[in-house]
Amino acid sequence: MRYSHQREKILEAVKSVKTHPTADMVYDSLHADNPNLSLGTVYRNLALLALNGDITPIYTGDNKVHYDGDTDPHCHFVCKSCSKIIDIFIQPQIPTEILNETEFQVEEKKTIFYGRCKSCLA
Amino acid sequence: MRYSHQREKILEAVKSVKTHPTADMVYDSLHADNPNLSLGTVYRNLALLALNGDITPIYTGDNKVHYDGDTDPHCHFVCKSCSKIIDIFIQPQIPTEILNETEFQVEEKKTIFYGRCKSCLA
DNA sequence: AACAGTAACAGTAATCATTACTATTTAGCA
DNA sequence: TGCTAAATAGTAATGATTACTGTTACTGTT
Repeated sequence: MRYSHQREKILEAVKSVKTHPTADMVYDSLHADNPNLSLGTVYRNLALLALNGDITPIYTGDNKVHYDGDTDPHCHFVCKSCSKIIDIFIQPQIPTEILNETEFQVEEKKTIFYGRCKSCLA
Repeated sequence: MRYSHQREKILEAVKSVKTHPTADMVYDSLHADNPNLSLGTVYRNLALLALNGDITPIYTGDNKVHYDGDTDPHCHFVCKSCSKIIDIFIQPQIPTEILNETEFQVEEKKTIFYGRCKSCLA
């Protein structure tokens, strides 16, 4: 993978926030300083960076792919009211029943909790 | 929610299979016997049935919403090769650290394992 | 059993996220 | 400095889902 200025900026944009942005949000955050950045470039690079393990895609069900710059294994909480995504730093251990199962070879695990966040409950 | 023939058929179509179909797949499976069933009706009713707790949506990252007719709490395995979704009947217990956390009120949990299934490894 | 009111439907158009295409630019190496 | 392929910008196309509109059909009431 060859270096590109755009890719570096896109990676940094995801890594520097805790908001789990979508392609559109990354584009918006970079567009002011990089007026001729293309949305397609953002999509392509987010997919590449995810494939490369530099960022992690999150599928919450809101019909948009969010990305997490923190690649340490952890879970997420999604507020059903405000749609905020919050990191939950617990070790997502794969139960031994699954690992010993011969039906499949597990490589990855994604866990999402859904509910209401503190500010939405208040 | 008022009775409708279409909704009954749609619910049955999801409940009667273990394949976790999408709206499109449900539409295809019913269209032969119900030639004037509308795709919009399928989408609307799947969303309603999910809201009502009769079926469960699954977000695997393939950009389509799949539905599970089995509402018992369980996890899913997604094969990265053939995209098959397989039920994994383990109890998805919410760790006490999360439940005791005052930051959010957890109502639901979704866990997906990703990897390779037996037939794709062979 | 006919009536009224309204939820649900069929069919189609519109939306929105994402991907594909093409001509141009640029990283990186000889 | 020049070459080549990878990457980009800009735009068009795709595909899943939602919205709209006129019509149909549940269901409670006479």
